[in-house]
Amino acid sequence: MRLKKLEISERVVQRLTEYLSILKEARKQDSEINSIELAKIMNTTSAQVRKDLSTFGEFGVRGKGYDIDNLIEIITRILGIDKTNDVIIVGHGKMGEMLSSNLDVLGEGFKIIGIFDKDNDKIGKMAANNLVVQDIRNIGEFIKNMKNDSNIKINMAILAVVKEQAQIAAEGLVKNGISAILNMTTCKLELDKNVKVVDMDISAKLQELNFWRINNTENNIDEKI
Amino acid sequence: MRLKKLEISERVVQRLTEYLSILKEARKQDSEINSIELAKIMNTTSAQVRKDLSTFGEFGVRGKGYDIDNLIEIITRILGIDKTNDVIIVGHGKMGEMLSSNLDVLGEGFKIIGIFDKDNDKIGKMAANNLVVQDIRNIGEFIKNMKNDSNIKINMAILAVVKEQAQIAAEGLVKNGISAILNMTTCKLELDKNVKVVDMDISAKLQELNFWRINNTENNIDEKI
DNA sequence: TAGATTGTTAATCGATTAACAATC
DNA sequence: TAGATTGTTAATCGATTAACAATC
Repeated sequence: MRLKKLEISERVVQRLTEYLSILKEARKQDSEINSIELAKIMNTTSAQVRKDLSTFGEFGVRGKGYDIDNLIEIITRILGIDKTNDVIIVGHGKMGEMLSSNLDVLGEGFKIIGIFDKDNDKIGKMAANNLVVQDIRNIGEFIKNMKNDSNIKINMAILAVVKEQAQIAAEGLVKNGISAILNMTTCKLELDKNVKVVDMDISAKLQELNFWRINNTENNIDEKI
Repeated sequence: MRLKKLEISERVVQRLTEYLSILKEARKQDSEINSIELAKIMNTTSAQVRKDLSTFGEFGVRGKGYDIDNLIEIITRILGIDKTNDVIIVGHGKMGEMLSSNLDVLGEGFKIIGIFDKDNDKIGKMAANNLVVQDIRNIGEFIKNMKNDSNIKINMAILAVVKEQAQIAAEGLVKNGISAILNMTTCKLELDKNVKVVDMDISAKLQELNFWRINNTENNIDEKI
């Protein structure tokens, strides 16, 4: 696979995950797809589909379209989920529990290798995946041992603590070498710029939805005093 | 409050939810904030902050800035969460259970008034919030009764079924008058255009994060064969 | 009044799309 | 070869930002 050196926008990466999901669905029916069909499902233009994909290389066949299996493989590789990526979950409340026990929710390509909490009532308890909830205070040691014993370098975490603890917990993670955080809390994390944070704020999304629900008369907010 | 008639972009609404979250945090320290401070926390420019807010009216005081409490109240109203908005949850697996039992996760302004599943093992069971899991097949009746008995018009749902059921379940909801769906599944829903869907795909977000984690050397993917 | 910060206009930047030569 | 669809360029559109008059 040939990858171009290029500035890649967040938008393109977001759509890449959508293409992957659509292609996995489409593969049940067909073995090929073209940019027009893909665009229709994506609610966009075929030009955008082709441009997005061409960011990463030439994957199509002129006159025919794209081989679905091939495209799935390529996008899978671009997103780095052709291998298994190790993740730790921090916080074992309702959210952390759901994430660790619902196998489907993280999707393929990710493996939970540690679950942490600061609550003594939870530490030591058996969680899903044959994992025991560990003391968050031992996270540095855990990461170090993983590196030494198995040569596994952990740098990705899912943050699922209560929002009051989010900032301080995140800082602790960063101190211990975590550089990628999926933030499931409502807290806006303020961390070093080279730490990549992706926010997953359910309440914010619900607020968005509610805005559009209220202002759904196509076009939209009336002038009112 | 004066609301301007205007095309509002999804981006602006997204940021509105962020401003709200930041302002709620800031209110603990201060009673006023200006666009420069707000921009710094948001990682953007003061111009964007002022432009975003001015989409909805004139809320600042020249020479001073914005009153935090006032701005919170205004954004709260714009997002429609100054009142309580009724939501139903469809699917009472790990995800649905988490959503209905974790009070914080939906945030203020939303109330779960019904929980549904199609699984006979789950129907009739007591869930959180003193709600009993109802048969999804009775959802039409439930919505009709709510309308007749309490004049509550339900049109917002959180879809938390397994992805194989997502499309068919969503269609059922729409048939019964739901026009706003927070989609917690990985499935890309294909519904009538006037149904507003907001996707909340954890695995997709994790894929995104993983991409940036892998390609985090500031600038970024190398040319390679 | 002087200093500060808003709201808004105009300039810039980046993302989307139309169009088409390349090519299967 | 004729028909189709890609990959890419150039045009368009929309979003961000700089700059500044308005005004507290």
